[in-house]
Parts: sequence; structure tokens; C-alpha cells
Amino acid sequence: MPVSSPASRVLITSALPYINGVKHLGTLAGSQLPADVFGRFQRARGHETLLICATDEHGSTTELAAAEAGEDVRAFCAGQYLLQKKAGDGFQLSWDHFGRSSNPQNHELTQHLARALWKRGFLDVRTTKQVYSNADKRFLADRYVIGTCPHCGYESARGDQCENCTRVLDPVDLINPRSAISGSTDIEIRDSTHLFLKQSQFVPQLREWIASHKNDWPLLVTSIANKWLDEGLHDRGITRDVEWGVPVPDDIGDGKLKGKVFYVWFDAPIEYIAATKEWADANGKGDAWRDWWFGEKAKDVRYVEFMGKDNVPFHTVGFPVTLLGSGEPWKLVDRLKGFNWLNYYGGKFSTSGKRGVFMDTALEILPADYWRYYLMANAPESSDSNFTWSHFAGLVNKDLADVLGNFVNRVTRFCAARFDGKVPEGGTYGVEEESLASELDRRIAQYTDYMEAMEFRKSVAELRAIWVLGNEYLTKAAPWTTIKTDRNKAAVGVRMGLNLVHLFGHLSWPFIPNSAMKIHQAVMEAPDLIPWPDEPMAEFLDGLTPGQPIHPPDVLFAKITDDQIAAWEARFGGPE
RNA sequence: CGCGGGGUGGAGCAGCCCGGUAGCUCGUCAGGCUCAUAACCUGAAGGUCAUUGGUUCAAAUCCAAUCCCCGCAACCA
Repeated sequence: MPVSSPASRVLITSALPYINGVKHLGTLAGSQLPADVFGRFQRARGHETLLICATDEHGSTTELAAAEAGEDVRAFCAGQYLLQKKAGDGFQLSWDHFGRSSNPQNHELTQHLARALWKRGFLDVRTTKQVYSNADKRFLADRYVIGTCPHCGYESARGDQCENCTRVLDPVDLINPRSAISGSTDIEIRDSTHLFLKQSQFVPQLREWIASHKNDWPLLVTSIANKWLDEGLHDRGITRDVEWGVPVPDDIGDGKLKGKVFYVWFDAPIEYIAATKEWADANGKGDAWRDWWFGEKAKDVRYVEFMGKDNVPFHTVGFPVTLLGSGEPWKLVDRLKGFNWLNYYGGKFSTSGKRGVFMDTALEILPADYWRYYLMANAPESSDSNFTWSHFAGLVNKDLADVLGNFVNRVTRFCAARFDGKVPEGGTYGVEEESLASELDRRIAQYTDYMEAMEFRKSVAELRAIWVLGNEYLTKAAPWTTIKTDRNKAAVGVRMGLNLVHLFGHLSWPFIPNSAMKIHQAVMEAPDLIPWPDEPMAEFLDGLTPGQPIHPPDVLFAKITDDQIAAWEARFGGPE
């Protein structure tokens, strides 16, 4: 049967969602959701699995958002954290721990790793020119400086790039520069001292490491990683002149970095580890977190990361350099699954433009499983993919409602009507049933392989094909016909149908956990964690006890109507 | 010539690494069934695989050039 996997412990992280604002479906599709699906799959297979995520909270963007909301940054983050946690729970994201990068565990670990890097000579103190706004009393990141583009004359060019002519800019080149925050022109260039991570020294090591994963990372990931190395890896500033972050300790940089904090992209990935410590602390597990990340005990851990393509450089370059440079035996990622973007009608999801669907509003409209199924069936694996309401409705209506939901419905209803709502007794499985079982053995092995390979589109297609086998079988068995002449024969068809319902509950659980639970409960009590079937199908499909009662569920998946599509296109944006 | 990804029947995708009858889902059309959410099952039509040139007995697949779409370009996260 299914392939066996080498490691018995699986550590899974998904890219940390930025704290500011509930994320849209594209963010969900590219990191948190596939991490959850994969985590559920690994748990179902009986592996010890740890699924970690957290909010990424630091940085000037948060400070400014808090100021705009008129809140203290800490209170602001606490509120946003709860919103994100709630949205994730609503989507049934089964994290073992959902942490916060602002927690003490991360402060401690970030400072520890920085000290290790400093002691080993991998951090440089350098002075750079920064734009300072007197009105805002703060240094401005490049993108917060606005002025006239020296190339094309566009008046609202940002300091990092002109949106009009697309040229890359330096904020000091802008004509009539002003603060994007206050609009003030009272700005000046000041010197500021920062720590730089000497990434450039790690190029050969990184190159070798990335090359070793040529076959188990997606092309997208190795391409992006190699691109950074090929273009010449620059040392990277890892501190910022903002308030909200992990402070640089006094013993680094000979006191020249007083008042500075680490840049979010330095401390955010460290939070993967720190969140694991949060998990251990919260559950009285002591040093158990180290066994997942550090030294000999972590060697049999298979570590898998999920992220959108924007995050790939930080996970293939920045974070590995932090860990390697520390000189300590930290676990590096084994398998890195990167995703392209999910677009909305060909364009970006946009908070300000009110385009697209966000996690909280999505759940107001439809149950989590509808979204989970669609987002994984349509996962942007090989290229960007595109959300449209009619595509979404098509998948939900056809696959979930017609193929799966209706199958469960027709089997259980017929059983209730003609067999007293109990698993029918009588008759024995014959050639049709044996042939179905061996076909399912093949299909499930393929499905399992795809899941293990994290090929989610193909996995869903295989799962769907398995559901279709149920309908095919039932049509051939036609118990509604045979019952007129041969009750035992009809009993065989219905009994097999109910066993298939049971099977579908098991196989569907990673993708659509709530529905899978309902499907399973139609034929018997369901455990909280529905295991992956590893026995031969001939055995599994004989698992229900004749005579036991069943419980036909209500309609599992309601169809999406054309009126709803039209209403949602009007509400969330649709074809231009 | 900045970099990466993509361009395959009406729509969405697989196949490309390791050349050898072009595959899947939706949609369309026809038939079957009537247990079921007007659903399910069977069959059919529909593609010069972006374009051009090359290598080869043979190219969606390898090579070269061109065109188009998306994203990125290091202080946005």
C-alpha cells in the first residue's frame, strides 16, 4: 500500500502572516492552508507532527497602523492577533501553536542568535545615509519618502521605485521629497549606524545546500534562491531605526546601536523556533522544543516550510545564514514548498481597493471547507492562479455537492428507506467488489504519493477520482433495481456504498475536515483525528458491522447559485 | 538585451527534466438510469501544443530567436 515515509517526526511551519490586518485568500492558499492540510495528512498517517505558525508583528508598518488606529502598538497587536487567530480557527487551521513574534521567547532567541553571529564575526557595524523626518520624528523607510521622479517627472514616486516609469530609485534622488506619513517636507539626510549580516560569506555553502535540494524543492524555489546567489549576494542590514521590535542588546556593536531594533526579517523566521518554545512553555513540556530544532535529537525530524514566493529569499538565504552563522547545530529546512500568487480576476487582492475576499468575510459567506477545497484544488503551484466566483462555484457545485455530497446522500437515504437505516446484512462481495477494491488500492497509493510529495492540485484530482469511483460502483450495482428480485444482492451494493462513505470520510479529512467528520459520522462515531487507511481495501471496505445503525446527514454541500455569484461579484469586485 | 514563472481543444490544468499514438476536470451534444442535492453513469464532438527556424527516422517535449501575460528587482511585508 501507500509509500512509507522515512521520518517519524514532522515539523511544519507556514510563513508568518503579518500582524496588520486579516489576510486575504491568496495568503491563506500559499502558506497556512497547505501547511494545515499537510499537517493533518501526516498526523493521519500516524507521524508525530508539530504544526507551528505565528503572527509577524514588528516593524514600522505596524507602528504606523497603530498610530492611525489611535492605539498603543502593543494593544493594537494584541487585538490584531486575536482577529487572526479567530480567522485561522474558523478555517480549521490545526496549529499546535499559533504564536507571536513579539513574545519574550522570540526576544530572547533573536538576541541569542545575534550574539552568536556577532561573536563569530558575521555581523558588521556600518553607517548609512537615511532620510529623517523632523515632523514625524522618525527615520523613513524608502517607500515612505515621496517626491517627483527625476526620470519621468511623476509627482508621487516612492523612494524605492517610481510606479509610473518603474525605475528603481534612491530616496535621495527624488525632487521635492516629502514624508508619506505626514506629507511634511521638513526632512533631512542623517547618518545612522546599523548591523549588517555578512551573507556574502556564505555563498558557497548556500549554493551547495540549495543544489542538494534540486530534486525535492519546486523549480520556483530553487530558481529564486539561485537568482539571489547569481546576482551576487549582498550583506544585509538587519537593524532598523524604529521602536517596535526586538532591541539590539548592548553587548553587540560596542554600544553603537543603542535604541535600535532588529529588522523584522531577521526576527520573524526565528519565531518559528521561538513559537515552538512558546508551545512547550504553554504545555509544560520543558525543553521538548529543542528536540525539534537542535542537535542530535532533531536529526530524524523532517522539517517542511510553506510560503508564498515573496518569502522564498528569506527562507533560502537570510534565515539559513542566521542559523549556519551561529555555529550551533540548528535544524535547517528539509523540504520547502513555495507557491505563486492567487490573483483575483487577474489582479491583486487589495485591501485598500476593496478587491477580493479576506479570511473573515469569506467565512461569513460560506463554510470553511468550501474555501479549503477550492484553494487546494486550484493551488497556485506551477504558476499564478486566478480566483473567479464562477470558477469557485463550479468546483464547489460539481465536486463537493454533486460528486461527493450527493453520493453520501443517495447511499444513506436509500439505506434508510429500504434497509431500515441499518448496515444491510446478507450476500457476499463478488467480482465487482474485488475489482473496486483493487482499483481503490491503486488510486489511494497514488493519492498518498501525491500528498507526500505535496502536489496538492494532483492530490485533489486523485481524491475526486476516488469519489467518482463510488458513483460508478453504485450505478453498476444498482441496488434500487436488484432489490426487486434479489435482496441479498442489493444488500451487498448498499453495504459497499456505506463502506465507501466511511472511506471517503477518512480520505477527505485533510482537505475538508468538518465535512469529513460529518461523512464519517453518517456511518459511525468519528475520532477527532481521522487516520489514513493503511489496510488493504478488501479489508477496509468490509469494516462496517452489518446491523449497526447509520445516520443520513443533512445536505452536506449547498450549491452556489448564479444570484449569489452576481451578488458577490458586486460586493467584492468582479470582471472589470 | 535585469531576473524568475507561464503561454497546450470554449474555460482551468497535466504532460516537457529522461523526444515515439495529445491526457484530465468543467462546459457543449447524444444516450442511459431514476436511489439521490434536476443529481449520477456511458459515449461523442472539439487542439497545426504562442510564433518562426534548427537538430532528429521521429519534437508539446531538445536547441536558437521572436511575441504575449504575471510577478520580482534587496528599506513593503
